[in-house]
Amino acid sequence: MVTTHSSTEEKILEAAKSVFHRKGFDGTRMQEIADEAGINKALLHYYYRSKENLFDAVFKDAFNELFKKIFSIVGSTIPFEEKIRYIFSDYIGFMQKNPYIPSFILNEINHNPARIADLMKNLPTPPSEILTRVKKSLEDEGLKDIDHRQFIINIISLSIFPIIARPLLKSILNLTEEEYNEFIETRKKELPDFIFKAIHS
Amino acid sequence: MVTTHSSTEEKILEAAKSVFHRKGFDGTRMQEIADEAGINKALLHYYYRSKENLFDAVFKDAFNELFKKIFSIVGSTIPFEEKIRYIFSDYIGFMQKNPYIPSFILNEINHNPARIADLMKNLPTPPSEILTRVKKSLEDEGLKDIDHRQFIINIISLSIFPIIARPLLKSILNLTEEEYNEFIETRKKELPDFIFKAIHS
DNA sequence: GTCTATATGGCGATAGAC
DNA sequence: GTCTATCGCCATATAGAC
Repeated sequence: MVTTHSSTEEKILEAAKSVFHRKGFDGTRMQEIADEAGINKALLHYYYRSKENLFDAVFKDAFNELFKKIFSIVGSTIPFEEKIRYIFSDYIGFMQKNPYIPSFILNEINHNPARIADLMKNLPTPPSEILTRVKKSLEDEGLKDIDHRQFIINIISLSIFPIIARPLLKSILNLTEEEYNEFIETRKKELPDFIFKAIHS
Repeated sequence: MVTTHSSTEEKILEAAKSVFHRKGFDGTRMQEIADEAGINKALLHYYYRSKENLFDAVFKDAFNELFKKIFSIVGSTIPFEEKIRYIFSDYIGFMQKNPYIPSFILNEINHNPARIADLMKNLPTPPSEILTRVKKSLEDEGLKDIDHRQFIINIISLSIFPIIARPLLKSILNLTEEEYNEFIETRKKELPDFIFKAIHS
């Protein structure tokens, strides 16, 4: 599936990801993508008809990546507590490797909310199924009084926010780049226990 | 302090806030600001020399608003538990009234992290003082093993994320506008207890 | 497929009348 | 202070040679 020889089309898509993720649709220049791909601006339009087309490819890819990850974890059959630990370590780990994707997605959706409907259709697992699965997990754990929706949003909030607010939080907490990385590593380990204590009466 | 007769300059600033908050620097057109202010494009340049100048005024104002709020709560002398409850209800309440500000701030900082240093200088209370104050509060509560930085980030994450990810979460949870508002109201009430249970062993 | 050159439109900014 | 008209630039997109 993975080819080392990257065709021109692949080079363009990789360059487009790099620039769009960091600068968003409005902040991106086709020239910058061409430069990063090491090709000419006109070639972008040869492979992808327009900037919007190229952006759509990048956006859908990022959205699917972000959700494939969380869906595959939630959908697995490992025990509840283990699953929670796995979500934090694995999901935060993914975002550490792709730090621009979360804010890129949120931003572009906020700038154009109508886009969501289309994205939701192409997901491998519909969100509604994830929701009912989490609801059932909580019930099986004897946590019937926990609202599964609030529970999910709490986990996602605690995971994503420190990634998307990194520069601001780094400055507020007065941490270096390495110290902030360590701060995130600590979260991965401690957040599961934080959650368990919060939901077990 | 508040004048009902709004001068042209005030009208421009209000219009600029409205557009910049929603569309960010790159997505904003001076023409749109002029239209929303009900004046001519040339007048924008008469009062504010450039788009960057106008943006700076809007950005600094939003940043200060967002932090004035949280600092005034943390700095008050009310009891610990009450303070936590107050933060969630008041801070989330502020963001409900100004839903675009959080993502606007985060976004623009991510697009230009160098901007932070300048902003930090003009804050009424330096973040370091807030940090030590929270640290002391936790110690006074007999919660010495809680890292005050993780504690703060948890509270901020749980508050802000559902605001900035509103359109996405609304879609995932399959909620109407009103239902999502109710969802946020529920958070305001339940998050304090969630936190208390999590930190009290 | 890949390039250079150019068309086309839009945007920030200014000039100058009133 | 406020307007109309316009300049100058830059970005997307296309034409056309190789």
